[in-house]
Amino acid sequence: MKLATWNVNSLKVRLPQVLEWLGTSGVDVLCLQELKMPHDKFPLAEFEAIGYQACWAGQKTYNGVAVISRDPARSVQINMPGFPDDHQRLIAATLPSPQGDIRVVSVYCPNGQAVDSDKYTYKLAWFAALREWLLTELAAHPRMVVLGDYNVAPADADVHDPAKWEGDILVSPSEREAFEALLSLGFTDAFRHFPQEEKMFSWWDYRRMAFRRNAGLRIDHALVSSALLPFCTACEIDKGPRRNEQPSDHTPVIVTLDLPVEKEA
DNA sequence: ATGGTAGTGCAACTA
Repeated sequence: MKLATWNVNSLKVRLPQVLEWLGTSGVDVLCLQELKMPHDKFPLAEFEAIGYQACWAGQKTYNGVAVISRDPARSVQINMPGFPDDHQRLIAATLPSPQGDIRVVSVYCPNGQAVDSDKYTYKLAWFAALREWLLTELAAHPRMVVLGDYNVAPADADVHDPAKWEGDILVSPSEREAFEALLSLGFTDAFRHFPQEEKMFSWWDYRRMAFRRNAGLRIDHALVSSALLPFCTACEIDKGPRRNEQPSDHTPVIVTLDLPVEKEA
């Protein structure tokens, strides 16, 4: 079972790339962020035409998240109860697997803009709420994967030029602590669970030829709960879509769970 | 220190 996350930066613009990538990558579940479209403009028919279902939370211009899956999602929840938010940044869904249900969450964590801004305060509050919500969600659904754009590069190894970025938004100590606080619930950053090449990133600024220079950050992550970790066999970044014409500034991260069908006694 | 690009939606905001 392959699950992926991709901040598409407008699903309207990126839809052909997403449909093509679903066909070539063979992922079973795809979490999307930054749909940037009103809820009623979501292209459900296009996904259904290639054998996928979808649940989503859209809004005009900004944010927006979705879970695309071969199987229909159940118990869909949008945003976090107890944390009123104008932004559509989280959607959770229960999906079947050969070994029982899995709880999948697509998150678009706030960017924060700058460390001294109101948006930074909102970002840290959002992460604190996410931790509290995941604590209870994990108790109800131990088999959980939280995929998305966290807008945090967890360590200097996830930054192309750590000295230049030191203390900046996306790498500041408080943001990294907020990310680590999620891991402390029992999640593992799947990418770091396996040996990886150096300088592997998931986002490159559109400006200053950042992708050509590999001047990127790793801010898109798949967090796997301890109950599922034994079945996690791979996590990779697919740089292919970032090379497309008119690409998103993010590229997909794929996590593989090896869940063989349990034989009957 | 600033600006560089992309998307939405048509000015200015977000990233």
